[in-house]
Amino acid sequence: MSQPDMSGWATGRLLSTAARLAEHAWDAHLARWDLNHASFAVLHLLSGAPRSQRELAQAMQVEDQTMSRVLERLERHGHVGRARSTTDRRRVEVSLTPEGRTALTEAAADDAAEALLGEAAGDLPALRAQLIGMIGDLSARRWAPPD
Amino acid sequence: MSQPDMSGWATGRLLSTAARLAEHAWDAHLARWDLNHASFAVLHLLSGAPRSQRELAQAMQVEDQTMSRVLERLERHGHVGRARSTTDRRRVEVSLTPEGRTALTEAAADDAAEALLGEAAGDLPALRAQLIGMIGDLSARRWAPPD
DNA sequence: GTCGAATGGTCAGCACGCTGAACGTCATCT
DNA sequence: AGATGACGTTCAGCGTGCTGACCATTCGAC
Repeated sequence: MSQPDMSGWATGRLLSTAARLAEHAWDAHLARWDLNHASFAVLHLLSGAPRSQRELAQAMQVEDQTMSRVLERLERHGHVGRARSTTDRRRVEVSLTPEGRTALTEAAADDAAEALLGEAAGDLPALRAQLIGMIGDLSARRWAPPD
Repeated sequence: MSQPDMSGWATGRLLSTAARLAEHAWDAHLARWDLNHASFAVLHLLSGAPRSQRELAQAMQVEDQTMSRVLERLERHGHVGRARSTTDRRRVEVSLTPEGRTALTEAAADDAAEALLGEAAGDLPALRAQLIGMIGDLSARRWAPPD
C-alpha cells in the first residue's frame, strides 16, 4: 500500500500525526491495566512521592482542568487516591495506591511502545534531542513572562 | 523559569507535547479565519479539486468519523460545501467555497507557525525526515494487511 | 479582624482523536 | 428480481486537550 506523499505536509501536521500513532501504539499496550499514555505518565510522576494536582499538571505541561479529569479517571480505576491536604485545604494530595504501583511496575517492565519507536525512528537519541529543544523553545514562548 | 527535566520522558510523551505546542501556536494564528490545524490542512487538500470525505480522511490519516465532524464545522463556518454525489449517492462531494479559498490563501500567505517551528527545531529538514520515516513505519504497522 | 488578591480545583462547553454500531446506497451473485 | 455483501457516512459515547467562569481557601495589607 502506497504511503501518501508527506513531503508537502506542514511540520506541525507531521508532529501531530506521529504523536497520534505513537499514542495509539502505546495505548494498545497500556489498556491491559486500564491506563493510557497520559495516565501512565502521571503514575510515573507519582512513583516517588505524592504530589498536588497542580504540581502534576505543571510537570506534564498540561492545564489544571485536564489533569483534574485524568486523575478522576485514575481514581475511578483505583490507581491513585486523592485526599484534601490537612495543612492547606485547597490542595489535593494525590498518591499511588498499591494497585497503581503494581500496574506501573508491570506496564513499565515490558515497554513495547518505546522499543517500537526505537525501530520506527532512525536515530532515536537525535529525535529526542530535537524534540526536547523544541518543547523548551515553544513552551517558553507560550508562557512567556509578561515582560 | 526552569524547564522540567525531560530526559526521562518517554519518547511518545515528547512527541505528544511537541505536537500540542505546535498545534497551539498554529491554532492561535489560524483563529482569525475560524480555522485550526486540522481544518486548515483539509482546506489545503481541497485546493486542487473536490474530494469525497473518505478520500480526505485517508489523506489526513484520520478515521472517517473524525473527518465527518471536521467537515461539519468547516461547512458551518462557510469554508466548504458538501453535496451528495449524483453518480454515487453514498458519497459526499466536498468542495471549497469562495470564502474558503480566500481564507486558505490568506492563512497560507503569512505562515507564522512554520517559521516558528523552524526556529524552535534545530535542524528542521532532519526532523521532518525523521517524522516522515516514523509515520510511514508506524502507520504500516497499524494498518498492516491481515497476513 | 476584615477586605481583597492570589492560589488550588472544579464545572461547562468546545474541538479533535478514537471505537462500535447503525443507516442508506451500490454491486454482485444466484 | 432478491438476497448478500461491500461501501460511504453518520450517531453515540469516551478520552485528552483547550478556554472561560466559578467556588473555596489562604495570605497580606490595612
